[in-house]
Amino acid sequence: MKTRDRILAAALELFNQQGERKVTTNHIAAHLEMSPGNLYYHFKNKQEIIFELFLSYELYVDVNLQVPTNRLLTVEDKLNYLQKVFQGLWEFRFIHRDMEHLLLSEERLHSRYREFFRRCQKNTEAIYLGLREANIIEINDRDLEGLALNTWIVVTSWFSFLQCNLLLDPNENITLDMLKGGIYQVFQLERPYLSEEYRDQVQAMQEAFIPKPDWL
Amino acid sequence: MKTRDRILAAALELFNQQGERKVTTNHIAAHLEMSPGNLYYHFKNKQEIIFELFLSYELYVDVNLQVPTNRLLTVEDKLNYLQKVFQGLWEFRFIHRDMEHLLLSEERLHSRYREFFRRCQKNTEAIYLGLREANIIEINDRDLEGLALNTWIVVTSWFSFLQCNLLLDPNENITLDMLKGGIYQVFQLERPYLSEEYRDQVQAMQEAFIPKPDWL
DNA sequence: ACATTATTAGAGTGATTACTCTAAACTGTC
DNA sequence: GACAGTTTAGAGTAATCACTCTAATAATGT
Repeated sequence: MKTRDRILAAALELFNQQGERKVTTNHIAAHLEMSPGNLYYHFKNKQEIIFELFLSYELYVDVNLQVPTNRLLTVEDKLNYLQKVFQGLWEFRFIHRDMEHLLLSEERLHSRYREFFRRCQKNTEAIYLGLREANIIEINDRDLEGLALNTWIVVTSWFSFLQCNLLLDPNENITLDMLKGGIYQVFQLERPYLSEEYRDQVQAMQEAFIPKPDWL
Repeated sequence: MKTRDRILAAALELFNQQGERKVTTNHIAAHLEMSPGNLYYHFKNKQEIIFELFLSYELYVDVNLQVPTNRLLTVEDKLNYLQKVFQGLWEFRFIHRDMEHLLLSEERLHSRYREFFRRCQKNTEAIYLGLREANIIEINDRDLEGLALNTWIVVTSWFSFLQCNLLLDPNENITLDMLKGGIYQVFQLERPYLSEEYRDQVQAMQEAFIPKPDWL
């Protein structure tokens, strides 16, 4: 692997583990047994590393929120979207953990993030529209917008929520399983809008993500 | 006003304006035209200032989430709770803006915050139970828990959401009006559970907080 | 008036951290 | 093997910031 990519991979790993703010550039270099000078030969500054990692995340999400145009959506699609989104959330979990700080340090990232958010909203709304088309949910246009926004908020805040309210020992870490508990909460948002005929089927899906009692 | 209280007031003001992390202890002292030594005479460290401010916030919320025991809840109560909560959110907006960072720096605050969260959940559930009792909402026990949790997430993340997705210019600031847009989103969470007879009345309430189109 | 305690000033310090600079080592080409 | 371009090492720096230390000043009680 090229040095540049090794830096990105190491940065992502350390950011995810410890949070971006606790990981210094020297820390990343040391982890790769490389000099800081070398790191700065490949990247102008720390923000550029973050920016590139964000681009990967953005790409992942954009790809996985596409709505098929040639067929109706199914309840399996719905679950699949959630699984993919939470997988991305996990692989780039440093991002939403301290978003404001990341955005403050670079205007380029900030404007890009805003557009990303809007695109996500559009895609989420398109998915809910697709589910309505397929008679899986019954919802009017304005509720649909509100639902999409609440979905965004719950999804992007779920990691921080766990971090602040769940961990007892600061050395403890969030696991992928804990993170996926958020899927239950998103199901919860949508549930009231399910049409009669799909209610039981979707509810059964939700059960798989029911939070363990020792969490909360 | 006593020096100690002046420090707390200035810290709160600056923290709210600029975020806790951007406000240094020297900054607070300078704002009060006072020496850092003086500030540290009154407070052991920065965390102690934060801790005391958190106690005020905690007290405010605890007081304002009480459920009356001598009467049924009304839809006006429901609105009132939201108004109070968002008022508190505004007055101590630095807190949920960077919670993880605050919690990391002091174990005492972390454990206190976890208890605060649990208490808030209990109170929120009690309020929803009260609304169910008064036949304002129709909801089963498990949905009620899920709803209370989503309410917490939306309320506590709303400021960060605005900060990251709404502001175009980094010098721009969130206003109280923008913050209160979050009330609309909480109404949105509860709406599907409203019983027939209250639906229109509550919907009319929600309209007052409809987000301006130029925000989103 | 004097002693004691509480409060304040303000220079300074040590730790942290993003980033720079120069020189060395490697790589490929003729 | 000489030369040019690319990559790497690693010491060093400037800025930031929470916090300390000493000494001066104000407040209070007797």
